[in-house]
Amino acid sequence: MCSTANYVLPLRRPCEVAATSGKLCGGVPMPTNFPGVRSHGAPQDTEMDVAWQELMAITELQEFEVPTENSYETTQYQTMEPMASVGEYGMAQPHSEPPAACELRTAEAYNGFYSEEVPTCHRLGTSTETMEQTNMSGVNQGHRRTNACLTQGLRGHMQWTVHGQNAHTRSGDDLESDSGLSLGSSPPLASPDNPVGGAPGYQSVDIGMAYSDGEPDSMTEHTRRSHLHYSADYQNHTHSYLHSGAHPAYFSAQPILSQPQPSTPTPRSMKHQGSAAALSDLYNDSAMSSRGSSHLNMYIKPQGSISTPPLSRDERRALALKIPFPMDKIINLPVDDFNELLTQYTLTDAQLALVRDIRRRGKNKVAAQNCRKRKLESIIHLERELNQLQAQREHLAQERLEFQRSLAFVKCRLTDLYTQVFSHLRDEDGQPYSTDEYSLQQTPDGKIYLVPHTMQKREPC
DNA sequence: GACAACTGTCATGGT
DNA sequence: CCACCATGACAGTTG
Repeated sequence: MCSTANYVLPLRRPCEVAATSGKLCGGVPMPTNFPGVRSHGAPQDTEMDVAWQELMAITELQEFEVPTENSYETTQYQTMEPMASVGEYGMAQPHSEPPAACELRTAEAYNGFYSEEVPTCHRLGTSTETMEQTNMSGVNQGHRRTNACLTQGLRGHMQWTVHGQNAHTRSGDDLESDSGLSLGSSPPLASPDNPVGGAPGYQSVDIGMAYSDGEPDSMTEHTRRSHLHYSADYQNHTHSYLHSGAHPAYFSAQPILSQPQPSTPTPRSMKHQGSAAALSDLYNDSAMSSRGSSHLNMYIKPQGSISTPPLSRDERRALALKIPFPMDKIINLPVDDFNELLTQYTLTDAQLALVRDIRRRGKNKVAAQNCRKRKLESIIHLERELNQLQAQREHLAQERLEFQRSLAFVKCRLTDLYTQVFSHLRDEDGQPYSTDEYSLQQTPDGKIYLVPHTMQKREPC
């Protein structure tokens, strides 16, 4: 018996369609682009020029062997040909052929400036300090961060130290175990067996030990003395200009003795304490610890106030090969300017190779620093994202629980209503329908039918 | 002395 | 092809 047509109930309601209200958990964008930190942009030319001028100034001083404050008068720097005037360790530029452009440029750079900071620093050092300094050379491993100004002063007096007592200090490279040689890309460089004498105007100076990391034991006393003489004096005169490149903050760092410049400390630099740390933070990202060398060129003031970063390996190599322009120019100049710079000097193959290696390494160093910063930022970002997603998951789980409770309640209510509706239905004889034989079903148009189980068909709601 | 963090360098691949 | 950049891997330094 089929009576469904007769029992259309007045109950009509639209079929509810669950609204798919979109994503529960939208895709979280992964960090794809972090702004590269290009903190190593080309420093101001003035800084480089200051560095250069400082170098030249000290060179002048050395020529007269009597460092005085007056030695820093600018008039000294207006007489040009810096490369040619450095006496026994003159740089690569031959005396006779400085390019006119270079002359002009350098002369301009020399005009009218020499910071008073330098003489101030020079005054810092006394012969007593220098003596103590020298004696501390073996102790300073416990004081790896030294002071810029102090070192400058000390380097100013290294001259005295070396000349006066043939100092027993050794270049850091002597002690360096890491060869530091550029693998493959550079031709053989200076060594006791292979002196790089190609640079015109050079006195024969044993620079091999300073660069080639040769065996110190093979050093004769003569070469050792020469080396000491060279390494002390030459470093004394050139350290500043070299550092002007490797550490763009170097010159701005000098005044920091009274006015520390803020910098973004790395986690490591944040561990530093005291004034030395504050100063060393200025160098936190670059060349602070040159691989295998950072403790070797250390100069400690007895009272241990301030420190300077040691020469990096490339700086020492540049010193050894007498590269006649600052590190920052080597590294940061655009290609065209860089190549133009190279054409202004007559460089040996070894010098050219070193300069290109320095440029490559310098750029790669900055790139590595940026890469690591990005990596750290990425990690921080991902951790933050992870925390957010975990919070979101907890929230969604809570929401799901509430929905499940709500659904159970609705189901229960629906069952009650179903039973209630069903109980009101009567057949032709006025008898209630058995729930075992019939069930209520709703059609898509909203009509509700009483369907016997025997002919039930599934109607999608 | 072991260890972790940091750093410079090299090799490699991509632009 | 060259210069440059990004990055993994390695090794040295440092605390």
